[in-house]
Amino acid sequence: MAQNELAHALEILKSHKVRLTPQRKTILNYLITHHTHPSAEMIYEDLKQHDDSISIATVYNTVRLLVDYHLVIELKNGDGSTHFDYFGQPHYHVVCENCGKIADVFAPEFSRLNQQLDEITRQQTHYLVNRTDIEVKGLCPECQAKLGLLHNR
Amino acid sequence: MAQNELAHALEILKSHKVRLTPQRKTILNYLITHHTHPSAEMIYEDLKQHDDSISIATVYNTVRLLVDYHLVIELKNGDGSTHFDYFGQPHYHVVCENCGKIADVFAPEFSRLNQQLDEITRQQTHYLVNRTDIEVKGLCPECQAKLGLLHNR
DNA sequence: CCCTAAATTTAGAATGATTCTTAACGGAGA
DNA sequence: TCTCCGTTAAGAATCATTCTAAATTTAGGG
Ligand SMILES: [Mn+2]
Ligand SMILES: [Mn+2]
Ligand SMILES: [Zn+2]
Ligand SMILES: [Zn+2]
Repeated sequence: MAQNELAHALEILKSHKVRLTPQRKTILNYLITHHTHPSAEMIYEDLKQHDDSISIATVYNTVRLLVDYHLVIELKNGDGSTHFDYFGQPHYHVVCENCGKIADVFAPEFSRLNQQLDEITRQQTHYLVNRTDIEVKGLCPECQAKLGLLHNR
Repeated sequence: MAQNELAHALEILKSHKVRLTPQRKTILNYLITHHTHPSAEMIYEDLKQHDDSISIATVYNTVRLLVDYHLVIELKNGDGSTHFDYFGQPHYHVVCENCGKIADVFAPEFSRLNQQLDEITRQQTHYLVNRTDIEVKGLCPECQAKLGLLHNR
C-alpha cells in the first residue's frame, strides 16, 4: 500500500526529470508513512536517528519540491512553523487553536464541494483554479476538557 | 456605512473591556476602509504618513487583538508575511500562486456550506468548531496572460 | 476635574523559521 | 566508466514577528 504510493510518487517525480536522490526518497517515504503533519524540524529530527549526515536544508529543499509537484501540502497550526502532509487521499483539516493539534477530516461531499467552489471562484474572479484548501479551526476534545468546556450546558 | 462598521466593531471591543486607544481605532478603521489584505508592514507604512510616532510593534499587537476578537482574519499569500482582512461580510479568498494577489469571493452558498463542513467536522473529530476558512489557490488573470495561459484550447 | 492602578505604547534588541552560499558530492545519460 | 550539472551539507544570513523595559495613557472612582 505505502509501497505502491511511494513508487507512484517517485514515478511522478521521475517523469519530471527530478533526480531521485536517497534523501528525497527517504523524506518522501517518511511523509507517506507518517500522517502526523510534521514540521521540517520534526522530519529532520526523526531522520537524523537513522542517518546523521542529513541536513535540515535538504529537508526544506525537498518538502518545497514535493509541494511544487502537488504531492505534499503545507499547513499552519499557529506554532510559527509550516507543517507538511502527503496528500494521497483528498481530505481537509481541523486545527486546535489551543494546542495546535491537526486532525484529518474525510468527507464524501468533499470533492463535489470543491468543484462547486472552483466554479464559483472561476466565474467571480476569472482566476485559474489549481486547488482548494479548507481549514477548520476549533478546540480538540482534550483541550475542551482541559478548559472545562465539555458538555457546556 | 464604514462609520457604522467602525462603531459596531468598537462596541464589541468595549464590551470586552478592551481599552480604546487612538492607535487601535486608527488601525481598525484602516482595515475597515482598506480591503487590500495588507500585511502588518503595509499597514504601518501607510499609517506612518499621518502619524510618525506609531510603532510597528503596536500594529502587530493590534492586529493580533483584532484577530482574537474575530473582527479580522489572517491570510497567507506565500510572500512570507501574514496579511489581514476585516471580516465584515463572510467571504473566502483566492490567492494567485504566481504574484500573491488575493481576491475576494462572495457566494450565497457560503454559509450553508460552512454549516455542512462544521457538522461533518464535529461528527468525525469531536472538535468544537470555531470557524472555517476556505482558501483557493490559482493564477490571477494577469498572471495567466503573462504566462501565456489565456484561452488555453 | 483629578488621581491612580493597570494596560498600552514605543524603540530597539532578540528570536527563530526559513533561505542563501559555497564547496564537495553523486545521479544518470552517453 | 566518464562527465556534466543538479544536489547536498554546514553554517551564515535574512527577515517577519515577538520580547523587553521604560515612559505614557486609559478608564474608573473619588
Ligand atoms: Mn492530513
Ligand atoms: Mn477579503
Ligand atoms: Zn487542543
Ligand atoms: Zn498573479
